[in-house]
Amino acid sequence: MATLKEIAQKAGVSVMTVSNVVNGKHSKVSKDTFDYILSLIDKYDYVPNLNARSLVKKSSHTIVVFTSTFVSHGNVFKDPYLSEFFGELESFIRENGYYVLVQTVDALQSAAASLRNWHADGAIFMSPLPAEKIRKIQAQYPCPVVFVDSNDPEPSTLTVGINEFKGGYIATKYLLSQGHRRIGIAGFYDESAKIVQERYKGYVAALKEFGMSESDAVILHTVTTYEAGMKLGSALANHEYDITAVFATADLLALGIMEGARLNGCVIPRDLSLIGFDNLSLCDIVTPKLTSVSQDLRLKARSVVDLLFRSIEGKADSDNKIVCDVQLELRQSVQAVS
Amino acid sequence: MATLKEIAQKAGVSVMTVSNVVNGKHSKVSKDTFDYILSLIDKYDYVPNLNARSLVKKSSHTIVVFTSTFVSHGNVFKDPYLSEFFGELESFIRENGYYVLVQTVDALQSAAASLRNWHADGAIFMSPLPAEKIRKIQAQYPCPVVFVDSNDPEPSTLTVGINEFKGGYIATKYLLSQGHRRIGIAGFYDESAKIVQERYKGYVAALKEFGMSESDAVILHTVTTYEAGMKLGSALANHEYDITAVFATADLLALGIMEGARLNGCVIPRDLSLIGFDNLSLCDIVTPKLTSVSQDLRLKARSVVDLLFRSIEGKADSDNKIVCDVQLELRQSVQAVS
DNA sequence: CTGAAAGCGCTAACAT
DNA sequence: ATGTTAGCGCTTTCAG
Repeated sequence: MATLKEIAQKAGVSVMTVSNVVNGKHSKVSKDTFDYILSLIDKYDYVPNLNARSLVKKSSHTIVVFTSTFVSHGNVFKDPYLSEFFGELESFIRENGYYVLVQTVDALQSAAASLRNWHADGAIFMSPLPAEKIRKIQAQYPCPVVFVDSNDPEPSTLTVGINEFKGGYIATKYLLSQGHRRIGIAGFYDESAKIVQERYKGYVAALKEFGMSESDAVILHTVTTYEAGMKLGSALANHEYDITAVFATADLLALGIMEGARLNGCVIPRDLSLIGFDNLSLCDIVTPKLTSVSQDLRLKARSVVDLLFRSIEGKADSDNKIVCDVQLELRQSVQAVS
Repeated sequence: MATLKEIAQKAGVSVMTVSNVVNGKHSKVSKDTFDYILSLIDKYDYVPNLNARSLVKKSSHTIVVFTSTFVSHGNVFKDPYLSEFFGELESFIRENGYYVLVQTVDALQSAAASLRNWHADGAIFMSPLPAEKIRKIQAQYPCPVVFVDSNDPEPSTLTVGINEFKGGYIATKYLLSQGHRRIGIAGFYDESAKIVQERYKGYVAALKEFGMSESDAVILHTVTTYEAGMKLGSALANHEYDITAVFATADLLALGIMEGARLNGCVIPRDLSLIGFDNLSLCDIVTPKLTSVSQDLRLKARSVVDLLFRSIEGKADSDNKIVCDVQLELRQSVQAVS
């Protein structure tokens, strides 16, 4: 664990010269000494101490990625959507030469503290957060933070989301175009869940386009887990609702519905058509393959990281809110009815 | 961003007193001043600078978790096994009060450098590594490192793995007990892949127990992806191999085989029985549900983190190699034959 | 192009 | 129980 000072002594120069070499400041060091010192660095296997560097620079070249344990209790990385998204984030951040600190948090208090502890250069919140919590975090440590799938009207807040409305709209419209008229929307319907509300609005807009009204909406209120889906699926198979198709606001929920319905003698898509949301790789693996509203996670991650680094580098940017497009991935879980 | 010094000035005491309060050293500070300083810390919202602390302590309270981009090119976190495992690791590490730095690496060079850069207190390699690379890393930075699913005869190397032999054995034995006699083993068969070799040995051991010999082994050599599985599945459906059951060394591979076979008119498990490996949550979602050799990821992660921290805390420990148990999770993809 | 001095925020080791 | 001194490894600033 050689230090700058040690290398300087071996080379018979000052620490500053070595420092300049380490930082590639060719303009400040003659070519000869530069090369010589480089050879010593190699020989004595010098690696800079980032703690020392961060201390003086007041910045650690580190991005903290937070996921909340609120949403899915227990292991957040069991969720394939979050995992895959995180993987994309990690690789883009690394491409930018920054380190990634991961933290699943319960209290947001600890989130802000971590940022300050480490003098993080930026942060990403992977799970939705209400606007007031966003403010709190921003207030406690002023570094660029991107909030994913959150909704904050404040123009300075950096957010990346998807076109939720369109998601609900295209899914419903497709079902309608296949002849379905009694269509349920399944998901967690709660005033705090802006996301689902937008999808619902899209759903209603599509209904209206086909001459129906909001009173034709069938809301299947449920938490968005596989298990809850199974319950709902059996209820559907037992004709507790008068519908022929379901737009589920999460793939896992849709898959649960599929299984629950099937266990009760219902054949998908013959007896019930189904559309999911997220387009997980799972959709291709199950039988029948699940038609789903797809968000391009890679693109979304790219947008997040780009937005973050534009902000870190202080580039003037009016575009603080990014909305990613969605599209319908057609597979086998929807059947036309006459 | 108040500093120790600032708090000390406000309080009219020395920095050391404040430092002692921050570090909870009650024995060194009178109760009155302790409480008073605590109130100031709260009032001025002081948070310690971990870079400074790490610099002097030569340790950053940080564990680096590495995953190699070798195995699955692209996004490692698409792999549900690795993601879920990582999630468990993260939560256990955090419980121990340490920070988690994630890094997917291609060259191991950069891995060792990161550790030294940050004065990491420990590291975990989530993906298998050959013994010589393990040595190299250990040589470059002497902190406790746990290697998962790697095989290093060196007794001082910390490793956590599973009983691969038993995995192959119980899967095969179960198929045999269900009357199958012509059983294939599907996986990536390569001399560097010690893991699969062990599973193969277990497979052969089970065959022998039922009066067969190694010559009865049917090796279906393939990479372990869903797509490769599909190819293999269609080959099987077209009777290119004379077998009634397959033990696949990965769930995703098994699922691919399932789909490939099905597309070619083969009904699972009626025409072909299937056992996977890893027991991903997927196994419960697909139809038919996949029987699989289960490794308890939570237990495995717990073992890794315990081993790591025992080593960090310098507790004498002869038990540097941990082998986790596996068991067969019976579901619906195996049918008895007469 | 090269160097000397000062200090980032913290803690260990000694005073008092 | 509290304070003083010194220094972790690096960079910034200012002089040569």
